[in-house]
Amino acid sequence: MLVDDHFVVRSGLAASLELEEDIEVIAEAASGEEAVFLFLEKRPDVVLMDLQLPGINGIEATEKILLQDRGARVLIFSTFVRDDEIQTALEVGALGYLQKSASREELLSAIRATAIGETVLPENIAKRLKGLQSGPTITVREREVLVLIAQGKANKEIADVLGNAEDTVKRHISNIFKKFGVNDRAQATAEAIRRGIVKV
Amino acid sequence: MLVDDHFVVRSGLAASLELEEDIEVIAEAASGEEAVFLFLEKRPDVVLMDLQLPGINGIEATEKILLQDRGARVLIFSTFVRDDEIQTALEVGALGYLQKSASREELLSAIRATAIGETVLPENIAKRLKGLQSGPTITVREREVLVLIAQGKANKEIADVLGNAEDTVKRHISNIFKKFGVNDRAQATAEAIRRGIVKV
DNA sequence: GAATTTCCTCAACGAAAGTAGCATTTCCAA
DNA sequence: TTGGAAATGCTACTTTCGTTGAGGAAATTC
Repeated sequence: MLVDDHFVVRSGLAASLELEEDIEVIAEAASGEEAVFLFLEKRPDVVLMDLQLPGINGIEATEKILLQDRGARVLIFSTFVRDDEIQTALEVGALGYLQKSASREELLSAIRATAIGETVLPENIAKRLKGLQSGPTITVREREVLVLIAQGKANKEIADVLGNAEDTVKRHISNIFKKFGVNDRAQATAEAIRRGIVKV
Repeated sequence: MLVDDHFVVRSGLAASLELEEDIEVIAEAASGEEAVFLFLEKRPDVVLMDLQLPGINGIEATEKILLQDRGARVLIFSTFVRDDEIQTALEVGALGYLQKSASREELLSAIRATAIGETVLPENIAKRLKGLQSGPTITVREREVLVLIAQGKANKEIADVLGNAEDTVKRHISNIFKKFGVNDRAQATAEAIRRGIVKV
């Protein structure tokens, strides 16, 4: 879902994104209020949110959306990069922050990353936050394994999907368990849903 | 959490419920608005909701609460028993409906049932709805097993908690899998969360 | 540029998980 | 009273999990 008050920006983005096989624009909002409403209506996988909006701004809209759905994945798409703005965006629960000067490729990869629950941030900010991380981080591979686990896939099946040996998958799973502090795949599934890594 | 606009009713109920070991009243609201606010604040396991309230009524309050948390467990506690009222209450997502003329024991068991996600309804209504059930129903025992599975308990542990043989637990689990149409405990956990049987 | 850390990879082994057949008991509804 | 659903438990068996030791590639740090 695109949120931007400028029609040209929205339609340009939409056209550009629709070229991608794996991306579909299912809603466009021109204001914060409309964004919240349309989010509840359409439940998009990713919200690309501008910050300068008429009425309630992008931060407030993000906050409202997150209140409705803790698992919502909002990528802030802002003109300027201001540290305090990023700070606030992350505090209210946005997953990532991208400036509008980003290249098409950067935008695409940011959207794809956000879709699977990864955080996307400018280099300098990401580095600064790295030290403050609370607890161990789940790697990309582990994330992939997790969603397959929640789908009831067996280790062998997961291995086939990922093109690995079954034992490799087991290793990933063991690591996930340690990071989550859980005993088995059932509990890991619950935890993954809790953390928003797997959508309900 | 208790929601009722009459102070005497609230304090009477609270005192009565506090006598129970396993029940604690952590919030009381005198209006629908207050109910929604306090729910978000305290996240009670069960909301005991009167329907006649100043401002927004109990149905609307229930609806708003459910919008914020799909897993919220609301037990309507109404003076009258009107079919259309029950209908509406269930439509907005209330788990159960109990009339105020219910005995203390009925109230207690209704609260405990609601707490584990079971529906509580007047006999005649329950019967009428039974035919409309979509798909197989999870039994009480299976529900208990499910929450333990989601907590990462092994079959042996679950057996100990329930006071059964491990094989019995396995039997229950196999039945759950069939009813859910899933392969393993991880997928069953995801499904249980989806259905609101297990809280996130 | 050496040392360290992170991520991914794989194999072997013991412990659970999951299935199936069979049987008993209780309770509720037709 | 009879049929059915729910819960219980046993035996027996196959499959899958999950742990652990070990190694390699790449990025970071010092």
